[in-house]
Amino acid sequence: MPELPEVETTRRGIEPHIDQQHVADFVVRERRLRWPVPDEIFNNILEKRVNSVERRGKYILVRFDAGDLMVHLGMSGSLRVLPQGTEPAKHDHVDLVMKNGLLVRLTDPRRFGSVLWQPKGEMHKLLAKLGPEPLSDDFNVDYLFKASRNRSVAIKQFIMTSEVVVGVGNIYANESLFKAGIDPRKPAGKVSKQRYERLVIEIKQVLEYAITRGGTTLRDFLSSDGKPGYFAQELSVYGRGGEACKSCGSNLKEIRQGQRATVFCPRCQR
DNA sequence: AGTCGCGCCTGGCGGC
DNA sequence: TGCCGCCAGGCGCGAC
Repeated sequence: MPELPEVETTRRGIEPHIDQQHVADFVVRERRLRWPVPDEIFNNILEKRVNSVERRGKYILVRFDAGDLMVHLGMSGSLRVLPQGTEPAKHDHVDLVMKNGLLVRLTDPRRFGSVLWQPKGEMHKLLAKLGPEPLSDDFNVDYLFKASRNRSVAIKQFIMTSEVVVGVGNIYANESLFKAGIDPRKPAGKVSKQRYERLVIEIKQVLEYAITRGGTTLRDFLSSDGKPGYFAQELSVYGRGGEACKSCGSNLKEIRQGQRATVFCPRCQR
């Protein structure tokens, strides 16, 4: 499940292989992803140069003069850089073929991912309402505290809302709330400013750390399986329901919030 | 406006 | 060993 660190690791992995390179072909074997892959992409990128490879939230943006190719990895998507001519396997839905003999291949068994097009000068609907980048200065305690006032929704669901802040998925929401010592069920509007200060710091730290760990797989990005992995043994709570809290030894509690697993320490998180 | 629940999809797993 | 049913979850969307 790619979260922001995995997406950023992926972006860094493909960037050196396609930046400033020209597109030779765009192959869509399966257009039924989260949304149909739009036809307009082909004419807008064929023979054109990649100007930059950027990221907004969990979208990777491959930028051209005419607009941006938007790639979202959904739940099970991954991008790999492969030599041109590599036979596609099951679930290899889209190839961006470059003139340098390499291709970027989207593999996505569950097809929750998407490949979209944002024309130059237009903001795609799916990017229009996104909140600040968690690692930017725009994401700070004043912003988050203000945004949380009068909100009854649980703090965990609040920080997972993309209009509030992008890129905080289930794993890192669980982890950062544990590190900040906040009960994930607490209404967002009732969390003090002091606690938000701590939470902002922990969110940034946990994401930054995960990016540095993901970076260790970058060396082998070309023709490796390219999947930035989690270091499960480094997670404090996620996937550890019923096990002992690494801080106090209490039994970690597992509940469901909005159809997602929440794991927390009833003693450390108040 | 805010909140809630649905559904998209397939691999993997537990149970029998 | 095989089959069945369930679960995982990012996230937009419709309903209230």
